Amino acid sequence: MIENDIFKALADPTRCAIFEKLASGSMNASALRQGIEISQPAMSQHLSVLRNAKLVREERQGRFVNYEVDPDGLALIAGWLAKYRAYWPARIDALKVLLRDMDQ
Amino acid sequence: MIENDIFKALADPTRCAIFEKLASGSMNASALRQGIEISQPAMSQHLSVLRNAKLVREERQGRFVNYEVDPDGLALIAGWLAKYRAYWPARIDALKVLLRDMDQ
DNA sequence: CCGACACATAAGCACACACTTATGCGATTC
DNA sequence: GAATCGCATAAGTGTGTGCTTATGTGTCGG
Repeated sequence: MIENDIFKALADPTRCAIFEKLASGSMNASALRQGIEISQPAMSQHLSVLRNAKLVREERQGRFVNYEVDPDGLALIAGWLAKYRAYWPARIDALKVLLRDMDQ
Repeated sequence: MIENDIFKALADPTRCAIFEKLASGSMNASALRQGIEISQPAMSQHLSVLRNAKLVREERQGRFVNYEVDPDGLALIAGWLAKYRAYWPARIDALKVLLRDMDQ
């Protein structure tokens, strides 16, 4: 059950922060450590978890490993969310506005 | 950070199953146990976690407590997801269609 | 080649979490 | 009003998780 791996991956605040940082632009593991107080092995382990959850994917470049957001994970979350669209409230107007912005 | 509570709540497969079952119709805690192999205290604790995450809300009815999906939690997930719309793949068109349907 | 570098992996440890059994509490029934 | 029911809470226990230090692997520069 991959969706569970996704939620488990995002359940950790540090991993959430890593993902958010990565969403602002792909970068390598060392660059990701900037601004986040974390050791190199810890970062490597977190990235491994995010990778298994398909939230992040790697791209080897020499001795560097460039990480970027993997759309697959986001798509899985969207798919999960869509299952419960019957319960989406009017308050989701914010999301609708965002989607409208996206359209143009 | 409430979003973290949401992801943490959904990180557990049992809670995921409870939420899914609840999405098919609101019911009380005892009814929720049917089909899920779980003790009464465990169910109570899981519901507490889901409640704190705003994924579920309760409605006291005499000595029964009726549980139902809380749209707030879903809205928060949708809001989180919307932040990363730049990475949504074309595959998420389905989501946009759903939102458009919701409009009318 | 040989050192430095970027990153992954191994092993150990402290803590969080999901479960258990036992008990408490309010509402209902008789 | 005593027993029962629906549910919550307390306390204890085993397992998972995130961190650490130490080490391994592959790549680059001199």
